[in-house]
Amino acid sequence: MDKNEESTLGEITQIMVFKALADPVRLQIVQYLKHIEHEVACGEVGKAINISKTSGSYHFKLLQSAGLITARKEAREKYVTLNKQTFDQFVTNFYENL
Amino acid sequence: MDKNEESTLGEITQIMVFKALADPVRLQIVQYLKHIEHEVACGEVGKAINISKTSGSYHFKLLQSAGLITARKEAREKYVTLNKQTFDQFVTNFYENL
DNA sequence: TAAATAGTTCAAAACTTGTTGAACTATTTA
DNA sequence: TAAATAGTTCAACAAGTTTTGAACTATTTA
Repeated sequence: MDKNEESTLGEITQIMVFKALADPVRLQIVQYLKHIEHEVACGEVGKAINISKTSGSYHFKLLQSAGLITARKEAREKYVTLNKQTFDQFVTNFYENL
Repeated sequence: MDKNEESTLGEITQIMVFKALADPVRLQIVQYLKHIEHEVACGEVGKAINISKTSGSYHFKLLQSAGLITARKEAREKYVTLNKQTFDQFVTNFYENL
């Protein structure tokens, strides 16, 4: 496996990124992660924004496949952070790259 | 009515903007409008990207209510342009404003 | 070893979004 | 005035998304 892989294997498209951001729950997750600025367990985020673990699992998976977060599993917990690179490439520079 | 109104009355939210951009047809429209860089009639865009007029009407309306395009009706035709301000505010600066 | 905790998966249900054609309005051209 | 053109609206349908609870795996703690 390549040394330069991201934790998301599989292609990231512009549509996947905008779809991932086009939901209130996922926007709250992203906001929470930006303000906390270090790794957090999914469960902690879920509690903070008050969603069920099933729903959390669904939303984190979607954010991950859009490349917006990276995840690291340590024992029982899954720690997530924002992947700024994807925001830069697909959001911040969207208009100019159009 | 206010002099500073945009052709979109009604509030623009972050979610509306991302939803509007999370669709392949609308992304093509936006791309077309960016490259052409002057007003174009909806019908011309529709022909260029090969969609029915009903579908075009639906997508232009959605882009308009998200504030991503502004429209001017002249006689039979509706001329549209990108509204760069909305891109700046809700897309380009999304991450830093988070 | 049993119970608790973190997260995933699954199928069903509820909801939202996009496409279609037909009927419509308004404007232009023959 | 009739036909053509540009666009809108509507209802029906198809397709896609989100939420839910129950059952599951894996790890930790008592």
